[in-house]
Amino acid sequence: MSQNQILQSLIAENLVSDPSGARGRLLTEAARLFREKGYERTTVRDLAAAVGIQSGSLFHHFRTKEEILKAVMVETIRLNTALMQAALEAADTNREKLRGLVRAELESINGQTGEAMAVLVFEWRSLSAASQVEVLELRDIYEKLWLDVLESLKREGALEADPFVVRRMLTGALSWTVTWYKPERGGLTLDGLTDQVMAMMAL
Amino acid sequence: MSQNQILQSLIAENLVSDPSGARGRLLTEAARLFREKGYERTTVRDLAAAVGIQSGSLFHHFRTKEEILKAVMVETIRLNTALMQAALEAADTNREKLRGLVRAELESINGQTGEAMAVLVFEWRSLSAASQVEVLELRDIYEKLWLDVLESLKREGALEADPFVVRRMLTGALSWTVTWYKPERGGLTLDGLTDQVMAMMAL
DNA sequence: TTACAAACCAAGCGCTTGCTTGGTATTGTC
DNA sequence: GACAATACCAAGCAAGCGCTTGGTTTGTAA
Repeated sequence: MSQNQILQSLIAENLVSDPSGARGRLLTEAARLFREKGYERTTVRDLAAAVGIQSGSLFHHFRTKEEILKAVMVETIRLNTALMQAALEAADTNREKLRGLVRAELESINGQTGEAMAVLVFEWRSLSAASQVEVLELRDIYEKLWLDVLESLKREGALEADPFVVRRMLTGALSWTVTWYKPERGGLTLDGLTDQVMAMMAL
Repeated sequence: MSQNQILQSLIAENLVSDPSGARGRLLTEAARLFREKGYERTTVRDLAAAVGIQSGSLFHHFRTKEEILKAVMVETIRLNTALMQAALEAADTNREKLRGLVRAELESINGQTGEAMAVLVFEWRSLSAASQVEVLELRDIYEKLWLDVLESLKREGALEADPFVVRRMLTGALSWTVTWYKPERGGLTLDGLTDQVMAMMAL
């Protein structure tokens, strides 16, 4: 399944919003603005202006500003979980599975969904405690995909360090690429970057 | 030189504020609050209350709220540069030097200066463009310490990946530990964590 | 055409924000 | 003990914030 096919099936199941619809367009713009200026510095007037409506009209679609942030995060995790599962299915060996996950996560972080992914990392604290719990449950499913592969690699002897620690390190390292990786300059492609990550781990 | 001796000499040179003085106490509390609630959610009234003065009185010490954020960041980088230099001097081989840097940065991130380090990572966007330029200059000095060691390791053949990319990955991985590493539970010490990082890189 | 809900606008309320102001203690210096 | 300089307080201003309100337009289906 291609990336686009996965997105389409999630839209069909009503798990993520269609980016061409009103709600989806707002969420896309919200992710862009939250990423660019941060959640707190982005006003409901900014959000409304970005989609061409009045600020008050936002509250017809979402009850609060925070609900918008939560929706961005929830839909992002749902999409990414599906993308990672597809990456796993396309690989045979555990080493290839890890490479697939790394490559897919790098693509999520630095591709079209990059803004939403950055929001997930950097605006976490702006979520209310209640919403954090909800989003954490989704994230656990996502993390399990990684841990299973890393644990298999450890059992094979290909990995020396603790799988749990390695996943945490990879989370940080891969997320951080959003602050410096620019494909257009430097000539480093996403595949090249993936190679570097694997080389760094001597895998 | 011990950590404390380094701090003392920086205070003597007026490069960082004495934590027991009025200014230093404010910066410590500011780092704590910025880390806990984020820069935007922290009000000048919060900051003032934390050191037991009126909100207006803050502006006797700092011209703007942002100047407080900048001061936290500048002093943190100055201290850390000194700490890294000390770590390098204490090591002989390049492998040991890298281990020293990793260990020192983990200590900065997860020790007493951890709050300020987290602010440096997560509140970057709240700095005005002008202040960002100033802080970036200091950071370049700091980053050069790392790159020199990584480049030597590459020349030795101990490292396969690109030094520049590896440093960026390490920045992300080590910074991220602040979100999950809790020395009290899990039984993983800072030295143990350092070992894990080195093991992950097969070094 | 009618009926009705969903989508939106124009206006603004109540509150919080960073910062200013004018004045009063406190401290250090000769 | 005189005199600044420094550190602080009490009060509040102007602007911006999230969100509400009452009413109008648009889309849909019988």
